[in-house]
Amino acid sequence: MARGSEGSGKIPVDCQSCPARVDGLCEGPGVFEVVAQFKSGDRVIEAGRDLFSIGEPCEAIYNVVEGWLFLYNLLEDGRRQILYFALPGAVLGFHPGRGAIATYGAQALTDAIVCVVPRESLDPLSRQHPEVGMRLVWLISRGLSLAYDHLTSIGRHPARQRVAHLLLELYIRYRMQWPGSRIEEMHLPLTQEHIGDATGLTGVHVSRVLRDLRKDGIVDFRYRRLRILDPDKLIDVAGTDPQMLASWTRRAPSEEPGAG
Amino acid sequence: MARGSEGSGKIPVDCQSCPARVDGLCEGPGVFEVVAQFKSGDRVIEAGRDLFSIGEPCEAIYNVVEGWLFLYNLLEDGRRQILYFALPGAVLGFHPGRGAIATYGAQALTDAIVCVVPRESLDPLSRQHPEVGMRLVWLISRGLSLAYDHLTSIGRHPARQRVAHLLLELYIRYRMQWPGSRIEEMHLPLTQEHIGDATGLTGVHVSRVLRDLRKDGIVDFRYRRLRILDPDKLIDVAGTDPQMLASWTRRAPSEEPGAG
DNA sequence: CGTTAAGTTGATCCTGCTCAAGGTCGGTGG
DNA sequence: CCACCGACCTTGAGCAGGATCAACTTAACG
Repeated sequence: MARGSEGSGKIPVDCQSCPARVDGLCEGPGVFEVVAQFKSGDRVIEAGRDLFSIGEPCEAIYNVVEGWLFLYNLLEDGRRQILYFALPGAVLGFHPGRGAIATYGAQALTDAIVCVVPRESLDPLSRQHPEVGMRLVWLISRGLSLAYDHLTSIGRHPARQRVAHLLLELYIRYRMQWPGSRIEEMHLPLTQEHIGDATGLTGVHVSRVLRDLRKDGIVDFRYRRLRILDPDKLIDVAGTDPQMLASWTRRAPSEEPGAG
Repeated sequence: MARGSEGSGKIPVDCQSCPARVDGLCEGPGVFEVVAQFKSGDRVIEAGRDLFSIGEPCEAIYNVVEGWLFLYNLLEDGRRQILYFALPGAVLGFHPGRGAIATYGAQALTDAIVCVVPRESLDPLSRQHPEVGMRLVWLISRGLSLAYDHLTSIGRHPARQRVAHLLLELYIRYRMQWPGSRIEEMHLPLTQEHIGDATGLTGVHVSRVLRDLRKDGIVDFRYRRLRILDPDKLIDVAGTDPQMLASWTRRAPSEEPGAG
């Protein structure tokens, strides 16, 4: 609640108007003004639509301003693997290679707004403002750490732990956007199918796992609302290394002049 | 064979001396000279040793010059998840956050040499040579794509497909280092345990899968040698999207002056 | 030739998948 | 206000892909 990020709420229509947001490409001291010169505009995507699809050439990178999106892969048989849930501040669309083709898609979970920076602008942008280049490096490598973390979860943990891990991560990443808030309840715009696709499980099994987690008084996810009933138990079940947990909440280093 | 990358071979002791290598941070037109000014030296790691370990503060990034390494996570119970196999040209150690702690480790599979660039050098380096910053962005986002690909493999594919996928990927990434070569046999310095840890399987099950793949005339991995018996069938079994396959072999865009 | 790390094979078990039949909620039109 | 519909969730029964445990073989190395 608190900040009008619920699906229906009135969404601000430019990067600038999110004072509480600390993270992302457009944020930080002086960076917004810089990126504003190079972005080609903002784009609104309605819930359920693709920002970009698998197989498309990717001509821009995107900075999420408002709303939730997810990156996904499709299998031949139609099944899906969700790779990443993007919250405001995330940078998407950096596919390796000039004139490259997207090997994964990005779909909006809620109505969303992204700031669009054309690929051609990246070279001049980074040339004129090297600190933005390093910020990009930082953001992408945070995404990489997160991906490695999921890899470990999916590769080696049983279902209960995977689901707990995902919910904990999303809760923390969400809460981190609004520093100081301590709410233990949030709007989480996912179906159980999404959770299954992200954790490598079926929706049916996710249903059973969520029932058990609720019964055990750990988390209650229903009607797109996530309620953390027992944070300590949740951290315990998720089996999350506290170090990793800390790294989720770590901010981009604000750039100092000279070498800090 | 061909190029002395076998475990024992005489390994060149500086970035410079790998003429055939096209990829990586130190390579490319003019980039080597630039990075040379900022690197603190080269480091030799013997097979089985960690380049960096989980929990260590990370004070440098590394560019693999020679040898194989892998990134890994450890679980409480001692099990392991392998996150990435690093070949020459890979950039490792970019953990998000200033003064950050490594959330995963890096271990050498063979004797290896890495080029060390201290973290403090990164800001001045990217400031004076923005094209290096963008090259870093490119390298890391390629790692991210690869991680997403593994996520899909582990999350949604059965054992046979996962193993085939990994072997195919390593074969292609290896061969891509030596453009023009068409060998269908390579030294692959892994145990079946490594393969299991990378694919989220047990070593025992990997043994069975490899037996079947051999029986079916697809690949033969034994005694740390990988022989591709039927490339087409392998691609088929791996279920690899040809697009993704192409992106493994895509090179870093060489930087043009101005906006290309 | 003894020792050790790595791979093989079989028997058994269990986690999570599949298939299928309801149930709940929210929206829409009569 | 109610009937209907579609998306989502729930629950059960049966199945299967891989895990586990354990014994044994093979290769590599001194």
